[in-house]
Amino acid sequence: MRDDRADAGKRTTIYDIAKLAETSASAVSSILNGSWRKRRISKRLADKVIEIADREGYAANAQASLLRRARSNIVGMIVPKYDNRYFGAIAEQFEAIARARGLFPVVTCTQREPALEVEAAKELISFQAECLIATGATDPDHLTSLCRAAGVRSINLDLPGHDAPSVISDNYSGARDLTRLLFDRCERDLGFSGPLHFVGGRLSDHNTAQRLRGFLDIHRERGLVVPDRHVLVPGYSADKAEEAMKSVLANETMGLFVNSTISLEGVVRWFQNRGEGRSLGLRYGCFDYDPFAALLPGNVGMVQQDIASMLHAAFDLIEAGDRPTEPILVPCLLRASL
Amino acid sequence: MRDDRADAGKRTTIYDIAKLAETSASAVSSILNGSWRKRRISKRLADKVIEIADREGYAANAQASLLRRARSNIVGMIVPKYDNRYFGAIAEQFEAIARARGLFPVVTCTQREPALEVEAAKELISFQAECLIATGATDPDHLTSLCRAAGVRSINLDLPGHDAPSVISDNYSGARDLTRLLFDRCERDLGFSGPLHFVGGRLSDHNTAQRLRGFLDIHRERGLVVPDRHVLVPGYSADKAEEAMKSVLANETMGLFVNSTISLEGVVRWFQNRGEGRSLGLRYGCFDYDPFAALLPGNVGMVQQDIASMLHAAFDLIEAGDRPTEPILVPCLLRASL
DNA sequence: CTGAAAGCGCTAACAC
DNA sequence: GTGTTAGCGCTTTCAG
Repeated sequence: MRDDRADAGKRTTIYDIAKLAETSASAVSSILNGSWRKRRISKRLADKVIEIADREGYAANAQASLLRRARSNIVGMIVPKYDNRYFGAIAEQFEAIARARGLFPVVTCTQREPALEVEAAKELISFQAECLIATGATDPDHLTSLCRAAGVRSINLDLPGHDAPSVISDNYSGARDLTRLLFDRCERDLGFSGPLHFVGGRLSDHNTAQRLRGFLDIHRERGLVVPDRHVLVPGYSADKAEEAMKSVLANETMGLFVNSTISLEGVVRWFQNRGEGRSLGLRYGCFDYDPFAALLPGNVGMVQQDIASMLHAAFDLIEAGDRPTEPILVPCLLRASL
Repeated sequence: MRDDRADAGKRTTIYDIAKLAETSASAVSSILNGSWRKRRISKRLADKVIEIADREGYAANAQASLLRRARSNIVGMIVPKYDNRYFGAIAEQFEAIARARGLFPVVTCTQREPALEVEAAKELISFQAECLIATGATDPDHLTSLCRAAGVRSINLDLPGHDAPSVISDNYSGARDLTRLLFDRCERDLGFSGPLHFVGGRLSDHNTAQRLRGFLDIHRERGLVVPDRHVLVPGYSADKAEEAMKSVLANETMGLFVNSTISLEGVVRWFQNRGEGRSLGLRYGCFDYDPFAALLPGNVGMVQQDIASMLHAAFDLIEAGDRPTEPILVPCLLRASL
């Protein structure tokens, strides 16, 4: 490594290396990018060039290479947050799977801000991403149309869209499972079998709608009517969920369906403030899995989404290159506490 | 948006737009990248070009632009994981701060695998990142030397290195605070004041060493000797921590210093298996903060690292462009449970 | 106010 | 086996 070059601005190029190795830039290029076998370049020259490149600390200019190449192999992903076990795991596994498939992952986080989502999508398109997977986007169809205009394939993950293939959890079945578990545990632990509460998300959101439908259907099957005041859908944020919970009667014995761990953070703050002993009259379950939240007192179980299967389905969709179809539903796993 | 163009391969270029607007490519370029004010291009032409670009769904080719430009404005970050509240928050805030400073963030996750770390660093260098922030890297100095050879600035965050500026938490003080809290709570709740246990991390790791030093110093100040078997440092992974805990005597009353939430996942699995009632003889605290873990029974408190301050310090270092100095220490916040 | 032209570093024909 | 050459799409003098 030539440390003296460090601040000199100009980086080593294939021309520099060609000069040092007394050969041509194209030979260096093909040797360094691995296409030299089919060019039948001598092993001797190849070794020499590689040795020099190494010594000079050469790093190919990806921008130049990508500009010339036909394919970029870049796959982009947009997530709303990283700081959450669900989306964190999505981003992490997305990168791993992309690399395993020989693709170059670029993921970016857009804080559920519509303007940032659009900006990020445009950036990814500018970077010649061949495909964009959007998770939990506020307006998936808008992103899809941006992508389409640029000839970039797009996939909706977790939240479905209309104009691009979607892969989502089976929210309805998962919600039914969780609701049933809540009923069982409320009866077993509290002798309580009244209608449950639902908190978190918003009705305009597809996932919330499906989960609420599952929640209500189980009530119906039991001949129970859910009062309006039991359904609190003020958005996902922890603050909004905490605020919404204040409408609940103090000391009320209850069973609570929490829609997402983000909302659960607010709920948990709420029942901490409610005071120690009182939380005994509360059982809750949550859609989304978090290993620590799973062990909190009063938690009857969590719905774990099958991230690996969803991502593999998404990548398969990319490779198939098909037109929009029915959303692919991936089953969830109910993880009941003891 | 011309949907028909979607699959046609070729994307719209400034030449296409120049033709449509009956002007030159250079005019289009400067209009579209905002440098047209100083070129004194007529507002009329500018509006026309922008309108056409919009209509055509034009997206500049970042590769071409970056290839020509002097600066890339790209800042890279390497994190070991996303699926963890600490690193998730780091990645999320890194992106936000970078954008706020007019930089383009690219973050990638390397699973604590040395080979992946090196590969990712090389990729980032190839992408012309102007600087690389490495968090929790297994071999920060190796990454620094790669960067230096390419004239890329590098910063170590969280884990210090020798050859590049570092920003780290004040692990020693944080560990002292947490150890003191553990002693207090063990006495208060369990009437226990014997030497505590330490679990998680490895001794070769700087942060673990500093935290253990704080832990031991507080013992020394109390005239207590920590038996070797109380210090379990098998690495950070949950599995290793869980395994290590098996060496602890069943039913032993104890106070436990857990080094990182990753290790805490293993610890928590261990005491779940230990059975309900028995966990009452256990108090623990953890270095790193997680909002759900903070509320787990037996948890006396968590050390929250000041991510925002660390990142701002790192960005300031980038802008200052200074040579390696003493690591910058950022204080942590002890969040005690009730 | 605007256009022509050179060239960023690399790749892929095509020549030899 | 190896070198020459022509761009990829954009930015930026420089000359009008």
